[in-house]
Amino acid sequence: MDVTELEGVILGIIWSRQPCSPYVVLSRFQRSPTWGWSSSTGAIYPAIRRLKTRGLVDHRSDLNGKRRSEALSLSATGAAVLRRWISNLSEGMGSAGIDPIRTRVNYLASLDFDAQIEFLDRAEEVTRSRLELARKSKGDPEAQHNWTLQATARGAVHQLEARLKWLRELRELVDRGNG
Amino acid sequence: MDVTELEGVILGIIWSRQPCSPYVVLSRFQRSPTWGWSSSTGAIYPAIRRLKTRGLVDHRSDLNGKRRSEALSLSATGAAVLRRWISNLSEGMGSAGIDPIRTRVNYLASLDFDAQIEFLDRAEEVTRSRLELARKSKGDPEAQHNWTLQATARGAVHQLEARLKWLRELRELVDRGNG
DNA sequence: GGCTCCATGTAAGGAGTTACATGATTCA
DNA sequence: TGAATCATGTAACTCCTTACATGGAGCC
Repeated sequence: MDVTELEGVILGIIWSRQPCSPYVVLSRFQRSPTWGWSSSTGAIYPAIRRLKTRGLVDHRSDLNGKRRSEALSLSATGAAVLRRWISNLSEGMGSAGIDPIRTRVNYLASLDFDAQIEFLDRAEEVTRSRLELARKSKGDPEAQHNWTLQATARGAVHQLEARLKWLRELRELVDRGNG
Repeated sequence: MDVTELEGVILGIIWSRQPCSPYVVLSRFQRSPTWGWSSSTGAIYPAIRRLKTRGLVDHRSDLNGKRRSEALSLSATGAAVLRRWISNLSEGMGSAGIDPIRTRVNYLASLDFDAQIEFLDRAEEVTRSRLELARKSKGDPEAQHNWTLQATARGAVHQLEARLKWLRELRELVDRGNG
């Protein structure tokens, strides 16, 4: 019983908020401060359906007034699969993840000097702006065990600070090399 | 004329190694030290075909002996699209990227104390191991403008060092909280 | 009454994964 | 001679993206 990264995260979200609706899961993705997660209904709802079909997620319908809603929770199997998904770290996951800015720096030399400087300025600006947001993040106040979400937010802050430091070094290098 | 992240990277690789074969592009992905890039022939070859169809990549067949091979290079349009792909940084790219370890830490509290410690140990171990590799990385010796590839490798080192620092803080937090 | 958010989806098309397929070259 | 690497793909399947569709609830 293996799950994809997306399914693993969905199990995690349900675990931290259960009982909760599919919409709550969707919102967590849409408000995620991390770049790269799919946040489309066309990805989340089918994934939840798969997890229900496989018996990892229990659901009962929950009517508040006329508005239909569904209450999701982890089954015992689902909780076990979540724990295994977390614990099974592969070697490759030790690597640095995809960073769209770092990716672009690979080919920065294809730009002329002015465009290189412009790129680095913009990269610093968007990173600083997201860093401020990340520093204010309190995780998900409605989640149980919020300390892990806060710890994760601090991890993002560390990553963004590292990127900022690196961008400044790079800026100096480019200035010296071409200026 | 927009390209996906994968197509953008392919344009970049071709730019840095042109003229080069599709196999060289494929190899760059397979040897990428970054977690999350697709490295399958079923992704790369069709992507290259799309770029050829759109006129971003020129190709001429190149026979060394009996082995057929194709020599790819960027067209003028392709080079312009590469530059635009690099320069068009969206706001969201300022955010921290997906990190499978950080993702899992979100739900670390679903493990019991021993498993949490085990997770953190393993996370440190795989990160340290990849950090050593990243420190040795010299980019792609056969590429033109290798300084950007080296700069990128330093960026990965920064990111991994930040993760290691964060994991150690987290380890202390878990030890104090539960121990 | 209209706007925004809550809440749940589906459909078409595009992209990626896994596995399979083929054949040449090089080195032990 | 066999294994590894070079070199190029295809096919079936799954998954994701984009766009569309539908309604209730609360508020100004």
